[in-house]
Amino acid sequence: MIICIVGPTAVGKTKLSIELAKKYKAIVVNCDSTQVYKGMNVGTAKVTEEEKEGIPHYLFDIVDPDYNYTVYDYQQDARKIIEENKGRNIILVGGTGLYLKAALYNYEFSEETNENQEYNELSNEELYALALKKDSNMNIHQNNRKRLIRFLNKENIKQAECYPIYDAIYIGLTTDRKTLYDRINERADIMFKSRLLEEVKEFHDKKVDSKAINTAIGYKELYKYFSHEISLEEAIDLVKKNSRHYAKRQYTWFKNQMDIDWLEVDFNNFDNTINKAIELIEQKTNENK
RNA sequence: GGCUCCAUAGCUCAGUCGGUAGAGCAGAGGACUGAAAAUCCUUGUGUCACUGGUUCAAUUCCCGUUGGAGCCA
Repeated sequence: MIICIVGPTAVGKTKLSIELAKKYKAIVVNCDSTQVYKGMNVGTAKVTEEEKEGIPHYLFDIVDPDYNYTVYDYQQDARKIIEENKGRNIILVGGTGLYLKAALYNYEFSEETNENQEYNELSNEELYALALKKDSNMNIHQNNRKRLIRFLNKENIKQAECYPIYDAIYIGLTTDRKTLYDRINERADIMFKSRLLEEVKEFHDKKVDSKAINTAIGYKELYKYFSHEISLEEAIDLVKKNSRHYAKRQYTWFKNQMDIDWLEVDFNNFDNTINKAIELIEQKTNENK
């Protein structure tokens, strides 16, 4: 049985994953694009050793922060673990929708060629025209250079219809927007009071400059602070704001890209949330019999 | 006490030589097949502080009131 726990950041996914893993004697597999990196702990709200309670965790801390891990790597790694643990209960937990879908749906990536062009000399309009020439059904927006360039560098693959290749139960944790945003802001404050500054400063001192550092919330903002581009207060506000925006995008993905059963989280009594999740799992497994 | 300036969207501010207004941010919605905590798209009606006056018409001009900032005593 595969159980996926998804939802926006700061909603309690990690906590639920541990409780369900205990109940179902399951292994936990990370599905968060930043938690694969070693040493990025406080800022990514990574599960701690104590919190793991001895439960086997996979795909956490598997690469250094200067390695460019991609969705392709994740698809390979996650599927390998799923295959190696057939017959066991597996809990996939994380907020990176694309990674989850790439692992469990029929997403196909071809081997990467190293001859990627950057098209720096082309304007957005010219890039767009070129992409349309390649495929008139292409529906990437003209301003989305990153996507257009990727599309142009990609070998022609006919996009197959999208469907899941593994049976899985998708549980989405949710709460009202106000509560979520309050939790996000509070959690950011807690991170800053904890070891976040030390953690990021260490990377900054070592001059680590990588995709992970430049995109992860908490790290990219503090890099600006350590380079004296913004004040600490501005960095804190930016971390909160970027986290809120991120949570919003996560909702958009999970609501529209996947078929999720949503559970309203009871923060005052988390046991209620655990029990509702168990109920849902029992109901789903009975349906499949 | 006298004088000057300010008061417009949740916030910071434009603007209307008088015909009831618009940017950025915040917020909301959306896209997503190799950077995904990324990248990109869509979305702006608000007693234009309050009272009165002039006017066909006032958020805009004038008197006063309130609140804020400053200058002179």
